[in-house]
Amino acid sequence: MATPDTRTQILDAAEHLFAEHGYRGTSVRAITKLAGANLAAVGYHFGSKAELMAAVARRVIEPINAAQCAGLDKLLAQTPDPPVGELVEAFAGPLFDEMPAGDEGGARTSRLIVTILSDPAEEARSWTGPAEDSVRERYLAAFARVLPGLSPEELAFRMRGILAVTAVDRLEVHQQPSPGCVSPVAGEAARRWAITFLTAAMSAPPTQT
Amino acid sequence: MATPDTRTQILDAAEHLFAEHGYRGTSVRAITKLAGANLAAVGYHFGSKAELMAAVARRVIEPINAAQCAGLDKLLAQTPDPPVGELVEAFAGPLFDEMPAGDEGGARTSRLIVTILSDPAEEARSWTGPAEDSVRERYLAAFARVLPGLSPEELAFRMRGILAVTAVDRLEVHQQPSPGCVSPVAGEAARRWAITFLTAAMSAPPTQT
DNA sequence: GTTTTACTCATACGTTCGTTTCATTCAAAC
DNA sequence: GTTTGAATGAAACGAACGTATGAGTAAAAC
Repeated sequence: MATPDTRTQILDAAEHLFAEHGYRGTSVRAITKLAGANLAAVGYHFGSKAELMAAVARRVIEPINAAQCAGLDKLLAQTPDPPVGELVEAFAGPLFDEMPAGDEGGARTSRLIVTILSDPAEEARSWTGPAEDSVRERYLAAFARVLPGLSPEELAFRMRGILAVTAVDRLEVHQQPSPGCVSPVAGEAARRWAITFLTAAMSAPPTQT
Repeated sequence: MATPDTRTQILDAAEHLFAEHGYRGTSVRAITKLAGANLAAVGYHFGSKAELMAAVARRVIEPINAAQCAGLDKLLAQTPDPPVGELVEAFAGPLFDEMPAGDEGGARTSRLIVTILSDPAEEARSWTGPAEDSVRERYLAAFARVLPGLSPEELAFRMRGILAVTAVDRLEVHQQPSPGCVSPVAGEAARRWAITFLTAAMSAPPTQT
């Protein structure tokens, strides 16, 4: 294969390291070393470490957002009230896919997403654009329609719960393996378990007030 | 009130800052400044920043672990097969409590726990002891008993899902408020929503293989 | 009164960080 | 062949970090 250009190699290396060690735990020097590039290349191609992080996030999130959007379009083209399970799958499914399947760590993408979403560093939260908000609002409206009786606040809580559960792999990865603890599992099984888990959770009747 | 000793003030300040900015995002200087203590006091009282983090984690986790353990004891004293919802409440409930109710940020404790569990820094994961493992294994066995037909792997996945959902607040706190997004809610409502959400999720039939 | 102990303080050390600078390379444009 | 502009390279900058040091303080022990 033709060796990709420096910019792409830096993006790849940064994606890998950010997913594993977070924003603050990854130094520009480590990124450029892994990428086989010079230290100054980050400044030249991206401007700063924070802008590099934003570029990494965009590259990962954009296809996922597109898949979520397309999945919702497809569902709504059939019926205005799709089953909850299909809404969950259209929303959460793309968060598990998008992994090249030959990847060394597996589940690198979902790990990176949750790293980004939960990273305590402010720089990791400055990349979201109107596209992300738009998709979330469309799903919010769809869920509100098929889950009547649920208050907007509780629905918002459950939507955040979906994101949190996709973070499950990450919680485990960062824990040292302990006796009696089953090791995390490859992406496909986790994806289907998550959809089972989340479909039941989303379908729960509203909490009594 | 009598001003607490330096050691306690450092613990309080560190708990606050670690919960908000993570391990790497919090400097020893910021901790001692907020605590009104000298920079060297951390080294004197705790040895190092990593040991301070461990002390903070232990102080937060220990009462939670005790509550989880007591809750399970109480349930199992009545019947060997408690309802799933009560198991969920006994396990997840203490993760939401333990907040002094006059706290400025609310939900500081659960945020700290998830910060610790998901912090990419290695130093944040070196404090767990046999007590934590023991409680988790006991709940694992109880859930396995009342959820027959669930493979150990999927059960482990769902247990991790419980932890992840208690992290829900944290995901939101780190996002800038956006239009159409409902703001996070005080601890009590979130706790009850989480139990509704998780009880339904845990009760889901096993994923088809 | 002296010594001991526990603690706090200002300060400095060595390292690592993100970023910048400037010289150099090299293929395309002229 | 010369010029141009994008890209890369080696080196250094100032700042912030965790940690260590040694003097200073005050109350308890003797």
